[in-house]
Amino acid sequence: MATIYEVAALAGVSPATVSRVFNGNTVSPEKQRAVRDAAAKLAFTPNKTARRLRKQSSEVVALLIPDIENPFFTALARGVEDRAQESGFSVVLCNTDDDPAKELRYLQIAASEQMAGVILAPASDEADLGAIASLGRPVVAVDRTTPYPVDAVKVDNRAAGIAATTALFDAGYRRIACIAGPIGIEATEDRFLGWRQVMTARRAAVPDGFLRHANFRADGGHAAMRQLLALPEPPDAVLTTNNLMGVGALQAILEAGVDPAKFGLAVVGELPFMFLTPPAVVQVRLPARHLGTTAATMLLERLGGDAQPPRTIVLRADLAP
Amino acid sequence: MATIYEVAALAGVSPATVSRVFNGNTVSPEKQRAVRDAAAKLAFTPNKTARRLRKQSSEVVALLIPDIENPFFTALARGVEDRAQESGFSVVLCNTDDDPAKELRYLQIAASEQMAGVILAPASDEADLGAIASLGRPVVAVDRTTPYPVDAVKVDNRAAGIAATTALFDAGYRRIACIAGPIGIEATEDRFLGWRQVMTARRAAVPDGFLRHANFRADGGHAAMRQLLALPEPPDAVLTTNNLMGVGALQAILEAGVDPAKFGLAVVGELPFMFLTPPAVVQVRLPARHLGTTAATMLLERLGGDAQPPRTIVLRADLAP
DNA sequence: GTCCTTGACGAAATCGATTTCTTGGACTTC
DNA sequence: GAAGTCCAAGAAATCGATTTCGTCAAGGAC
Repeated sequence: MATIYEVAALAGVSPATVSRVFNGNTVSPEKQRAVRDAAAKLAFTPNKTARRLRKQSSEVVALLIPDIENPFFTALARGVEDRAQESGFSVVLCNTDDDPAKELRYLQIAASEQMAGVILAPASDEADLGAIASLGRPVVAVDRTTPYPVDAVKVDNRAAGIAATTALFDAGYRRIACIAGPIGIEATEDRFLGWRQVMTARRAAVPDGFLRHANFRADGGHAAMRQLLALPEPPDAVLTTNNLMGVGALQAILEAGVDPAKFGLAVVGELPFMFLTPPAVVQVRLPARHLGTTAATMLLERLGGDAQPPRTIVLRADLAP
Repeated sequence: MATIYEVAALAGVSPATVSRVFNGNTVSPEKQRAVRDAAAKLAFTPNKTARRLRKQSSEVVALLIPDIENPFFTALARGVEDRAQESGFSVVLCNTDDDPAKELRYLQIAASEQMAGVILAPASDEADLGAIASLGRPVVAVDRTTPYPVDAVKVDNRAAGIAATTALFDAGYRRIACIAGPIGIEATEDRFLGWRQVMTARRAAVPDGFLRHANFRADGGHAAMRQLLALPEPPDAVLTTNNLMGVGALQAILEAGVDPAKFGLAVVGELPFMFLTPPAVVQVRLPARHLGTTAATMLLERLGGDAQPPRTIVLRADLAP
């Protein structure tokens, strides 16, 4: 790897001039050419680490997501990546596993690696943004929010919960259970509140045990669904507050030999890769990729110097046709 | 962010001593304590960028995969990440989109960012490892191989193709088509060769048009399947050489109104999240996560100083029960 | 012709760690 | 007790870029 000094020597100029050529400063055309020729001859690539140390910033943004195996988050990641790429930023993807400790570790790495900014789908609502915030690096929360005053992009989760539950009602189901995510994650709580709101408004009974909290993965949904089906008076429909729990619930329904065409299932999110879906499944499509592009756009605006007070953008989720 | 100099001043020692404390060198117990106390008081975190510039290396490895939305690659990524994490390395995930230009760009970034090493699922068999190789950084190819003399981890793709095709034969199908990936990607070519080998060995006819090359995604599989079904004498079964093309093919089969229980489908890979699978679907499970952990282990060995000649590890793929 | 502005560009400082070199004291060894 | 060994720890060099500062020459104003 050639350095700026070798290029300077070959081109017969000072290192400062070489730097200026690559950073768009005023350099005479002849020297400019000499430098570019020398750089090409030596296959010079600027050392990003040195540049980062000096500039105290880089052109890399960190994206922290809770589960890289969840298609919702990979779609979101695509959105972030596409948008960042357009502006010459690279994205490094970090998998927090919904573990606040891992999350904190990655946040510290982002700080000590001089990353330009962070897009974060918080693993808990107490994500510690102290390190990043004190450096003045912009942070955008996505899908979930944090108590810190930072930009956020989310979906109207309560409306999504309401739409899904209402669709089950309209399809004739009355005994509707809910499999919600872990307590303390706002996104899923709002969806569950939407369910409760509809149940109350329609004066539907909510027997003991009809509300289950599970982890966000398929196995959580599976276990919760089995418990629901084992109740003395089981529900005739269920709402899951995310996609993977819906996958697990459907699996449990099929295993139990319940006719999936008769049992109502509503999912906030999409059952991934699922086109064999029984017609009775209601899905509320979340604009995953759009969440990503929007978050990236906000972050890039901040990096461009935008200093207005933190904004929260709320996107609508629509009932799948 | 406190620096090593501030810590040194507060502790009453030289910066060198602070560095030594954090790098396990010989420092007397008293100074050691003084430094640690000072560091704690200032919430000191070493600046990774400075350290990286000086050491010409970091504790970050790059993982380049062609499609972050493919569950096969996310499972692989999990494997890499888990293994790397154990050894204190971070993983940055880069999505090449099967685009050699993007791949090259990320390889250059990996080089100029002083990353410790690269795990690469090449987008084409001409991945240009020049920049990385000349720096002496270790590279491990995973899932696919490259012409460069680097470590590699792959599956026995031909055996997988043979197993899948044989299973279709054993189920009574005879007119078996193949939807293969893009030309020039070794992994999928070997699988297709396995298919051809079985067809030849069993003296089965391979009419014109029974071999299709498609892109690696669901839409590719979908389009290819439609063409197959539109043939004057369509096949009675099909093999797809990766998972997502299988998804697309199944979708096309269902849309065409063909009874999926009668039409044979074999997939090298797993149909993701699919447990409504018609019983006739044959899947050859690929050890995605294991590929990742193995590749990471090899890379870490190299980083640990292992200098034996490049190895290739071949993992078996098994017919799903 | 003199003074002032402007612009190109080199010298040197800077970012924050690691590492080499050096020094001075404690400890062995004969 | 002199000579040799060892070790903790400070001073200073180093990694490779960016950026400030200063110089010098060309061009413009009067």
